[in-house]
Amino acid sequence: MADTRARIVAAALDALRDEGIAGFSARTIARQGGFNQALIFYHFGSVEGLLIAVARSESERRAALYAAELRGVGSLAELVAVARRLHEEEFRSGSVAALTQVLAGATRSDDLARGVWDAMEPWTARVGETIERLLAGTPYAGLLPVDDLTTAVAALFLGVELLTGLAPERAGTTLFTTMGSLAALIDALVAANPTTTPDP
Amino acid sequence: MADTRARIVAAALDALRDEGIAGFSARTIARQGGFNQALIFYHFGSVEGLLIAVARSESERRAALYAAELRGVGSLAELVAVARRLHEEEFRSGSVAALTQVLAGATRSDDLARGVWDAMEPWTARVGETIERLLAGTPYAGLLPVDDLTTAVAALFLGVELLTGLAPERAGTTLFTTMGSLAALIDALVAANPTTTPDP
DNA sequence: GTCTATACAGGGATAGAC
DNA sequence: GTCTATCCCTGTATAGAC
Repeated sequence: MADTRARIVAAALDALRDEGIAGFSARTIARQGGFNQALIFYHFGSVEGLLIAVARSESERRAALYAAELRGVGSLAELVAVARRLHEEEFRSGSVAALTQVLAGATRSDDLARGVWDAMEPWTARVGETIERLLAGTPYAGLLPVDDLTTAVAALFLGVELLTGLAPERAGTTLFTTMGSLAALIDALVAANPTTTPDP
Repeated sequence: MADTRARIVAAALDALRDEGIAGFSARTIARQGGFNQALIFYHFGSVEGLLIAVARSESERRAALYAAELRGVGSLAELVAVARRLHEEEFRSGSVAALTQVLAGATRSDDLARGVWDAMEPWTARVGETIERLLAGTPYAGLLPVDDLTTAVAALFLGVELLTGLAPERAGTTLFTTMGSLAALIDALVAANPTTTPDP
C-alpha cells in the first residue's frame, strides 16, 4: 500500500530531525510512527534504502515549494528575502535539518551518496534557473558559470542550516537581515556599474 | 598520559573521516588506533566526551593554521584564494569533513552542541578578524555586522564541504575559480564606488 | 501486507585483574 | 594507566504466523 510507504517516510523524516543520522535506526523510526519495525525492511529493503527514499521525497516536495516562491525573484535582495522565508518555514518544520543529516550520512556509502545527489537535483535545478534569470539582467551573464553559483548558494543554505542547528540564536534573524543588506549593496553596485567586467 | 589522549583523539578523527558520525563508536575508534576500547571511557568518560575533545582539538589546530594564512589577506579575492588553498589541504586530510560530521552529530545532544560551538570559537574568531580588516578599508565598516558575515563565510565553507563529500567532482576546482571571479568582481565594484551606501 | 518472534552482531559502559 | 571480561541494550535482518 502506497499509504503505508508514505507513513514510513514521514516517520523517518521525524526521526531524522529529532535524533539525527546517528540515531537513525529501524527501531527509532518505527517507534516514531507507531508501526512495526519489520515493515521498513519489507517496503524499502534496508534502513539505507529508506534514507534514499526520504531524500528523494523531500527533494521533490522542496522543489515544488521553491519553484513557486522563486518564480517572482528579480534581484539578489529578493532572492535573499525568499531564502529567509523558506529558511524560517523549513527550519520550523526541521526539513532542511533533516537534509543536512542525510548529507552527513551519505559519506558512509557511495550508493547512498549517489542516491542523495540525484535526489537533490530537482531542488538545485530550481535554484539554478533563478540564478540564470538574475544573471541575464547583467553584463556578467557569460562570465560566471551558473552551475558553480548554484552550488555556492546551495552550500550557503546548507551551511547556515548546519550552524543554526548548533546555535539557533546565532543564525536566527540577524544573519538574514545582514545578508539582505549585503545583497541590496551588491544590487546597487551592479546597477551603478552596468559595464564593469571582472578581472580575467 | 597526555600522549595516550592525543593518540585516541587522532584515531577518533580518522574514524570520523572514514565512517562518519553514524559509525562513530568506541570499538571502531579503538580498532583504528590499535588500542583498547575501554581507554576511551577512562580518559574521556564517554564517546560523546571524546567527540567534544576532537572538536576542540581540531578547532585549535585549524585556528593556528588559518591565523597564519589569513594574516596577509587584503581583499575578497585574496580571501577566496586562501579559502581555496585551505579547502584543498583540509579536504585531502579530511579534517573539515570530520567537522561537518561533528556538527551533524551535535543535533543529538545539547551538551554536545554547546561543546562543539565553543570549540569552533578559535576558528571563527580568526575569520571574523579578517573580515573586520577587509571591511575597514571600505565605507561599509559600520553598516554590516561582522558577526553575521563571519557566520555566513563559515556556513559557506562548511556547506561546500558537505557537498564536496557528496560529489567531489562538482565542488572540485571550478567552484573556487568561480567564487574567485565573483570576489574580484565585487572588489572591482567596491573600488569603483567608494561612496555608495546600501539601502537602509 | 502486517505482525510476532527471534537470530545474531555490534555498541556503551563498568568491574576488577594486572 | 591499561587490559580482559562481561552485562545488557540496541540494531539489522529474516522466518513464519496471520
